Amino acid sequence: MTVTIKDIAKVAGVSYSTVSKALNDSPLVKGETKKKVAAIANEMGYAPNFAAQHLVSKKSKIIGLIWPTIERAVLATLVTKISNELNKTPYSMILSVDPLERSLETFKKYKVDGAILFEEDVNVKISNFSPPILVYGVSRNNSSDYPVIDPDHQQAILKAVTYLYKLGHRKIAYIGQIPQNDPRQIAKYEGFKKALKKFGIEELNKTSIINTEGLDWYDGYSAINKLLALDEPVTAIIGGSYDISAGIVRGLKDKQINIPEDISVISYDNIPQMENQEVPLTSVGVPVEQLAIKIVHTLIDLMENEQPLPQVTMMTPVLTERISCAPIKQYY
Amino acid sequence: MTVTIKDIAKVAGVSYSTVSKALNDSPLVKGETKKKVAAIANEMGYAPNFAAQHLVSKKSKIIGLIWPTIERAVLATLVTKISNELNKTPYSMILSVDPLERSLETFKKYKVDGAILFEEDVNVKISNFSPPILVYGVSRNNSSDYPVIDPDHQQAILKAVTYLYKLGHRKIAYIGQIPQNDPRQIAKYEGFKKALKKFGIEELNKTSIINTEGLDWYDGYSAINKLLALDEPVTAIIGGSYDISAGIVRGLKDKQINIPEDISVISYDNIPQMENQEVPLTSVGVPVEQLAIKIVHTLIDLMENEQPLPQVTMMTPVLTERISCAPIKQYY
DNA sequence: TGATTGTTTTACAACGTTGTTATTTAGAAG
DNA sequence: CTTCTAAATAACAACGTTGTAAAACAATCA
Repeated sequence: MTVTIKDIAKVAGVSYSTVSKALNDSPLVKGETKKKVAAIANEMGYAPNFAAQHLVSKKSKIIGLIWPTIERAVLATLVTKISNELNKTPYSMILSVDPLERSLETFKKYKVDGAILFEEDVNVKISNFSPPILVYGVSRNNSSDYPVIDPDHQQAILKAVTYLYKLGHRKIAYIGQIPQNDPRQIAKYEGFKKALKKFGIEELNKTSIINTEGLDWYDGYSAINKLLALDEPVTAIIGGSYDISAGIVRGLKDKQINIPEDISVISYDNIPQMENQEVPLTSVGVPVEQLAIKIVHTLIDLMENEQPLPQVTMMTPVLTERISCAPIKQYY
Repeated sequence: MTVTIKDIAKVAGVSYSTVSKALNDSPLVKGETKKKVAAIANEMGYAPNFAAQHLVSKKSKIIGLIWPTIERAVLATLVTKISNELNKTPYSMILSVDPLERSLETFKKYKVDGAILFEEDVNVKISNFSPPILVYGVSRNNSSDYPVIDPDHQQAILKAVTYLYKLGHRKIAYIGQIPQNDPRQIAKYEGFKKALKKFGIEELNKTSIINTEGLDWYDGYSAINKLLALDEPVTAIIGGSYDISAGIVRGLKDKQINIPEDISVISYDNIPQMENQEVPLTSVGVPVEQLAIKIVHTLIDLMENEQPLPQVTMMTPVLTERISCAPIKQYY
């Protein structure tokens, strides 16, 4: 037997509509009454009935999340954090693992108030779905048909290169996947090239960009062989993703190359798991917690205040120092 | 403006309560009327209002899933499949990534009708939570305080060994994690030892059990070195998990050992991704789809028909042949 | 024909909440 | 003391659905 506002009303000796207003902090009830009602509600363990609220308010307080088919540690972590963040709000989340169109069908059935979409291609066309949609991905030319949260891959890589440069590194490799159609990977790759140009160390690094052709652990691992086969040895490596960097660490270890004494390593993706690598990895990227908070609150904003224009939000990546980078020796 | 049963009633020229009954296939309305109403509802794009249904029925039609903190491919896939399966039912799912107690708090707030718990330790104590809970894990002595779905790890490994034995293999290695406190891993390990005993090949294999101490790709990869260092060469390997087996495949490849010509490999975990390995892996285990179906429908059963006793359901693992195993040469 | 029964339909309360309108109360002004 | 006003509270419809009780209709029987 769950307690309702009517139960509270009886105990408090007021009408149930007063209880409703009191609990919603309405200016129509006396402060004193509010306090009394709140106390009683708390004591009785009152929890509002979402169904009733939904019925009258026309708001479901549910948001839909379209989960990408490929499971990667980073995205799983992001989903986790988003879920955590949502728990602090009145909203809850339903997950859909179906393709976009089917997902939206499901969301319509459940009358979600909004949706989050993890999508590489920001320029998807969505028809016949009215609640606000927030996409997490790369914005093209800082514009998009939908509001976008963009973790600014380019700037992240730039920060990594800057950091290494300041430590004295001039020969820096980039190990990552460089496919034709994944704007995220392309952004990182472009970021790397731009950074080299900025610091004027472009020429030295012509060959030390290694396309792993995959995003898995082993892709990073085997890239080390290719790297060592190059004529120009390198003093630092930027790994394009968590998994790739994990492979890099293993690969270097197997070759008896020490991190950071012999070579510095820095990884894209700023997730807590970086700490748990055999060598805790210095990494760049927007911390997932921050990303999750931004995503959740931007969507809530969108749902509650009818924003006029689709907005692109660039997030600022941060560099988290751990112990996988060291200054170049001859500089000291 | 969404359509309600009242809208349908007007068009159909009947009362809205008749519409409600017709749509619920009640015996109280004429077949003819049912058809007419159904047709109109369909045409008007009617979708029931869950909030209203929940309010009157006291059922939320939501189930809670407690997501384990560690993200592994297999569990992610299982969650995915469960979500898919749930989509075919009137139920939807909310995810919680919090620890057990907090998860249950959340679930109470949302008035879930039931919960699924991925848990190593089946003998958790849960207080103050009334909806049925289904746990996915290893049953101890075929009994538990809660209904359990158990994928029968032991039998799975037995099937793997039997299969290899019939192909003529006598020297079989097991590469897996063997921790003190994870019943799942222990069950597989025990299964392997029992199988050897059954086939009388126990003695030969004393040394060819390799504890990877981890469940990651690299753990399987590096286990290959240890395996090759053994005096007794082996003709077949059983990998204890998807990730470990993926590492095994890479490890063998790096040593120029061909699968299945030089060595046969079979993996625990029956997920579709096995197909996408460099060598599509023959694998044993309850197929995730089946697992998902069983989990979902057992829980629904539990929720809808108040089962009397907590029941342990052992699932039968199947062996899916792909191309990573071959008969021993000298037998042919 | 009217009573009796069974079938089909309708009316309506209920679920727990919010928002609007009506009522009560208290204090100020005349 | 009324009368008026503002503040506080109460009453009640509404949200969309289900289930129960009541009504309408049709067919059967005496």
